Amino acid sequence: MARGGGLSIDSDPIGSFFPHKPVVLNSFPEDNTTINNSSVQHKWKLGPNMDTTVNRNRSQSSSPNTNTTSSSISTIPFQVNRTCDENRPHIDEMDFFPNKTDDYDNNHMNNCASASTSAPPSLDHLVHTHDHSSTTNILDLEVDTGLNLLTTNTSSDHSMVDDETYPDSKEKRAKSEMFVLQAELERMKAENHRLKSMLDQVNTNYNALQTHLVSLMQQQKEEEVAEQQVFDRKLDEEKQSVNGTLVPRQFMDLGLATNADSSEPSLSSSAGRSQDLSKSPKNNEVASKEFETKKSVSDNGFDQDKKEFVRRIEKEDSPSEGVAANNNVPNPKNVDHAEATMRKARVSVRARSEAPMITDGCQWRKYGQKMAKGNPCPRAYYRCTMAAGCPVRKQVQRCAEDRTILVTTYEGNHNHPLPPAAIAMAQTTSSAAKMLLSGSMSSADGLMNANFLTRTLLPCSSSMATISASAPFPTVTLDLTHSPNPLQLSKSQNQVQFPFPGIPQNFANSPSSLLPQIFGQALYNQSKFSGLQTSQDADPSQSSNQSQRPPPHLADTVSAATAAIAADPNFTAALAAAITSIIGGSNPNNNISTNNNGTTPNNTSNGNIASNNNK
DNA sequence: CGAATTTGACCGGCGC
DNA sequence: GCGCCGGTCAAATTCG
Repeated sequence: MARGGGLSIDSDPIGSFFPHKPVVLNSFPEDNTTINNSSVQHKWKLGPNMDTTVNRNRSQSSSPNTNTTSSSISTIPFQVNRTCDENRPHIDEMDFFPNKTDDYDNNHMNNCASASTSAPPSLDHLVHTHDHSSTTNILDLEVDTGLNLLTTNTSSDHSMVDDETYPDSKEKRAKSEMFVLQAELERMKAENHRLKSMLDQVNTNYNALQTHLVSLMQQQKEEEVAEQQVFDRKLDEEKQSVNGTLVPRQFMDLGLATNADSSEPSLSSSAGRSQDLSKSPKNNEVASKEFETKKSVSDNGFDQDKKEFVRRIEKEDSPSEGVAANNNVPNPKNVDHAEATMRKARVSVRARSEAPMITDGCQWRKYGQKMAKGNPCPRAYYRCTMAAGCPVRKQVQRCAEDRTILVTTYEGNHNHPLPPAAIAMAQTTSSAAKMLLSGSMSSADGLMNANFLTRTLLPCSSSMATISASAPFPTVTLDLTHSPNPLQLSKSQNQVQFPFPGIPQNFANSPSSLLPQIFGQALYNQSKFSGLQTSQDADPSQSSNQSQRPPPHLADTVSAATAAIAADPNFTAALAAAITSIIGGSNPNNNISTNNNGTTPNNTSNGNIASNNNK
């Protein structure tokens, strides 16, 4: 029987079957062409095997709706007497969408054992003869027809029907049953129609959502390209204004913004690609074509689309026409190289603390300690243990000049979900890495980019962070000590200070994981500005709420700061808002206001942070 | 006793 | 090629 659709209620007790039980439709089935039979089959099992589902094992006593006259159609517990026709194959599914209902009338009306109990095959089980004394029901149909028909064969019925004094009684009874069944059939047709309508509605909604999503993605793509163009334009201007010595193009090695972070492979990859695309009209065309292709593909879900899109993009990046060609770097043959270079991008945080290391919300395990050259203080090596295989490392070392300053260097991106308290540093490192891996970096020397970043990232600052282009690894140094001497950190040449007035010198002591968050958000925004994306996008819907209430805990403060920044497209204003949120956050654990002399008490906020975090 | 830390050995990159 | 140096490994040790 080729029919248009049907419902399977195999696994669902009949009593709980639709529509009593809300049917959860997968709004985004993997097969997104339409919500057709195959896609919904998992839920409703629409398909060719659609027949009336009957509960043939159900005992009569278990039927709560026997003789119900309710107008509800929630229960369709067709009581079946198997002995009606033992040879008949059992029908397990109900056909709610019979296309050939005429066949029932024409072909099956006379198929039942009793000639008088003509009914569609789906329903003919519902009728049985009197030969079986196991049940007294002539029609054990637990279907509310809405007609208030009493279909139960009561004793009086039995006496009347079986009364031999009425020769036409059988025929009359059969006719009445036929009417009942026909009425039921009509009702089921209506129900069938209703279900079809519902299915169409869901399908329509799904298609609308799909279209909307595609349009949003396309719009985002266009915005990224436009932003990249603006960024490149500014970059050119910057390039013309810089007369200093050229910095070794170390950033260029990092042009491969591939998915070093396995947690966000698609985004980072597509992000890195977007920049490259923006630099190359040809690639832009490819991207557009790819996107259009992706857009046109409707057989798979969007996640699959995205993955496929990214996969194809990464295939394109492999050839020498990609980043490698632009950067005079040996052709990266595999992702390992990209990951290796990705890991080299570092974020260094300088904070005053007497604690062995700052608390950043992550769990770390020390795996080594070395005496670094030029520093009497040993350098400790930690790796993230929040997830197996997390590539994030960090180094902790005290500053040789000022041993109250703890220098923590982060490297890599987390590949696991992070607690709120850890998002700060994670976002810092991730954003910094992305920024350093930005394709825009590859188009200019590091100094120029650093200058540009100085102006674009923190236009209101004066001594907060450093971007080092000459270090063994591209490093963004965030100075939370607020050193008044902008040259203090410039041990290596070609470093550019990111000043940041107004931050108390011991500010880092208090929310030591907070400023990195701000800076990380800055980098993150910068990355977005340069066409990059990050998977750690803050939720604007949450941001508004969080930024409005005073942060009772550091994590909330972090969230508020993140939210404030993320919610505000104007980064400068957002940064100011975030700072205000932190400083004016009235965090009882915040000792900024009580200790502003730059010294670090033994029980600094690091301890407080530690108590708030997982240490 | 399991987990975390310590610490010497080892490895690879880089400069000479 | 050699040595230096940064980084990592892994066995030993310590800790809870």
